[in-house]
Amino acid sequence: MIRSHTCGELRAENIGQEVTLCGWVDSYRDHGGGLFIDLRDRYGKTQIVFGPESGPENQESARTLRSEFVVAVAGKVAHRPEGTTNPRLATGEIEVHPQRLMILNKSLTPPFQPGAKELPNEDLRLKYRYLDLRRPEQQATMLLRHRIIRGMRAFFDEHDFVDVETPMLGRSTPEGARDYLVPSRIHHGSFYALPQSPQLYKQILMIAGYDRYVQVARCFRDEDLRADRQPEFTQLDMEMSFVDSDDIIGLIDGLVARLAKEVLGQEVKLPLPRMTYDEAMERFGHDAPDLRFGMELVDITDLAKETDFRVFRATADGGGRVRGINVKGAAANYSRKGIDELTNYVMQDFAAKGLAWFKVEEGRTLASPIAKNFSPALLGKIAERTAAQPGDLLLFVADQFEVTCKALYALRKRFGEELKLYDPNTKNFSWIVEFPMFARDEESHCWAAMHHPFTAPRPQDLPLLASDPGKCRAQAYDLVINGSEAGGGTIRIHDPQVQQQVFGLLGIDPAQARERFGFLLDALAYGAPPHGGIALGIDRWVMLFGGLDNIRDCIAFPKTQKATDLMTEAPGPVDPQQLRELGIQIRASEAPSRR
RNA sequence: GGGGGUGUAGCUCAGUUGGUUAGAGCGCUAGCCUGUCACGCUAGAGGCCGAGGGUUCGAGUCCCUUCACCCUCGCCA
Repeated sequence: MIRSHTCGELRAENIGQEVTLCGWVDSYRDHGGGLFIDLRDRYGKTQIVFGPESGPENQESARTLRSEFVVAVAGKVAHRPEGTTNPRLATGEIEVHPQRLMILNKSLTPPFQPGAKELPNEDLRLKYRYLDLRRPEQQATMLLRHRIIRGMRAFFDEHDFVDVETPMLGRSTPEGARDYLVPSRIHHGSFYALPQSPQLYKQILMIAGYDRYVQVARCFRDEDLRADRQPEFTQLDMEMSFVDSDDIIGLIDGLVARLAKEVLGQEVKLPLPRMTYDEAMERFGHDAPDLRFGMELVDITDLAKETDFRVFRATADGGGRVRGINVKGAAANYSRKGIDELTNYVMQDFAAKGLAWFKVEEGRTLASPIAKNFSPALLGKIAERTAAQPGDLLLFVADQFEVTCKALYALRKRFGEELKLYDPNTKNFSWIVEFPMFARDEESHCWAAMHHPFTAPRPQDLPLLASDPGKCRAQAYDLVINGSEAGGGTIRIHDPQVQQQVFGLLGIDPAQARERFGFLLDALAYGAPPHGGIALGIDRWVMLFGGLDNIRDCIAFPKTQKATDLMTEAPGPVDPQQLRELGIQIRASEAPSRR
C-alpha cells in the first residue's frame, strides 16, 4: 500500500504520527513562503502544508502541482496553529507537514473542476464522466446506491432467498416494450433479445423448486427516455412460491422499513397504506399518486347535468366526466394569461378540450367568464363540493374519464411543485393494489394486459374472465414512493386453464402462445407451485432516497435522451467485417451518420 | 413523430430598439506574498457568439434550415 490513511481520516488523535496520504490536488494556495494543498480522495480532504521546514526541494516540486494531479505525500500529522483550524472540514483540526512529495501522475487542466460550486452543463459532465464522478455529491450518490443494494441483498439473504443469475441473451417476445436485439453470428437472421426483465426465467425458477429467488438484474427497454427512464436500468427482482399478494406486500413492507431506517434514519410505520387502483384514479387521477399533499380531484359530473354550460352538460350527458381540483389560495397567483398557459398545457399534452376555471371571491361567489351559465344555487353547490374558500382557484376538465385523469393529475402535480405544497424531504410510501386485469387497446379495441399476460386474477374475479373481463381485478400491486412508481409485481397464473383463458382474451391464440411462450407453458404443466413476486426499480429508489430529480445522477454511466453515451460515443458504427459475419447489410440510406 | 427550453472565452453567465473595438466572475499563464482554506494582489493570454443559409449598408441580436443537450406528449411499468 502506498498510503497509510485516507484523506478523510486524520483527526487530532493522530497528531505526531508519520503518515502517507494519496489523492488528487483539489486546490492549491501558494503564499510564497508556504504552500497549501487540499488533497482529496473519496473519503475527504486533508490540508498539506509545504512550509520552509519541508525543504526547498519539496517546495519547488509542490509549486508545480496543479488541479487534479495525483500525488502521494509522506509526512507528519500536526495540529494546526492556534486560530487556523477549519471547522467546515472533518480533518480541519490537523494538517500534514510533508517530508516527501511524490507526483504519481499529472493531469491536463480539467474542463471543469470537481470541486467547483457551479455545475457545468450536463453534456460536458457526461463526456468527462470520470471527472464528474469525482465530485463529492456524485460519489455520495454512488455510495447511497451501494448502501441500498447492499441492504436489499442482506434483507433477502436473511429471508432465505437464493441469488440466481438469468441470461442476458434471451428470446424476443413481442409483449411489452421494444426489445434491444443482438444478432446471432451462428444463426444468420436470428436474434437474441436483451431482457426487459427476468420475468419468465424467475417463474421457471419457481417451477424448478427454488422457492425464493432474488437478483439484482439489469433490464433493457428500447423506448424513449425520460428524466426517470433509462434504456438500461436495474431492478431488484424477486419471486416466491406458495404466497399471495399480502405475503409479498408484507415482506416488502419490511424491506422499506429497514432501508428507510438504515439509509435515511427514518422510522416508517407499518403496514404501509394501501389504496385500490380505482380509488387512486378517482381521488388523484393516476395509479402512482403523490400522497404528500392533498388537492384531491373533485367530481361534479352530477352538477354539470344541471347547467346550461354546453361543454359541461354535453360531457356529463354523454358518459364523460366533469372533474376538477381546488388550488387553494392560488386565485391571485394566476392571471388570465397564466390560466391560458395552463389551458394550452392540458390541451397540448393531454388532448383535453379546455380548462374551465372559477376564482372564488368574498362570500364564496364564483367568478368566471362561464359563470353566467350557472344558476347561483348551482355555483353554491360547486363551491360546497370543492370546499371553496375566498382566494381559491377552481379548475375543471370535462372529458372522457381518462382525459380528466391525465390532465388533472398533471395539473395537481405541477401545483404541488410550484406552490411547494409538501416538504421535499418527506418520503411517502404506499401500495396501489387491485389493478384491472385488462385495459382496452384504443387502436385494436382488443383487451391488453395491464401488467403482463401471466398476471393472475383475484380468485373471486375468476368468473368475470368469462362474463365481464373489464371488471376483473388482478393480483397486482405497485409500490409508490412520492408519486413515483418504485416497484411492481403480481401473483402469477399457475393454472394452465386460466392461462389459456387469459391468452384468449388477449387475442393470443394457442398456436401463437406456443410459439412465443411454449417453454413456459410446458414448464407450467410439470408441477408449477403458486407463485408471485415483485421487481423494485433500484435507480428510482436511489433517486427518491437521494432526493434527486434525475435518474442519470443515480447511474455511473448513463445515456443521454437520445440513448447515446457521450463518453464512449456508443452506439457507433462497426467494421464491415463484423457485419459480414453477422449476415447483416445496412441499407445505404440508413448508414450510420458521423456523430 | 409532436410541443417547449437551452446553446456567446476552458467553465458559469451578461450582452439594450440590429450599429462598427463582444464583456464579467471563475479557471488558465507569469510575477509577488509565511497561515491560507472559494486565499489575496498585479499583469497577460484566451471568442467561427453550436453549424449552414438568408434579410440588411451593417447580424451575437431578425428569418429559414440543421445539430447537440434537457423537459414533456405519444411510447414505455
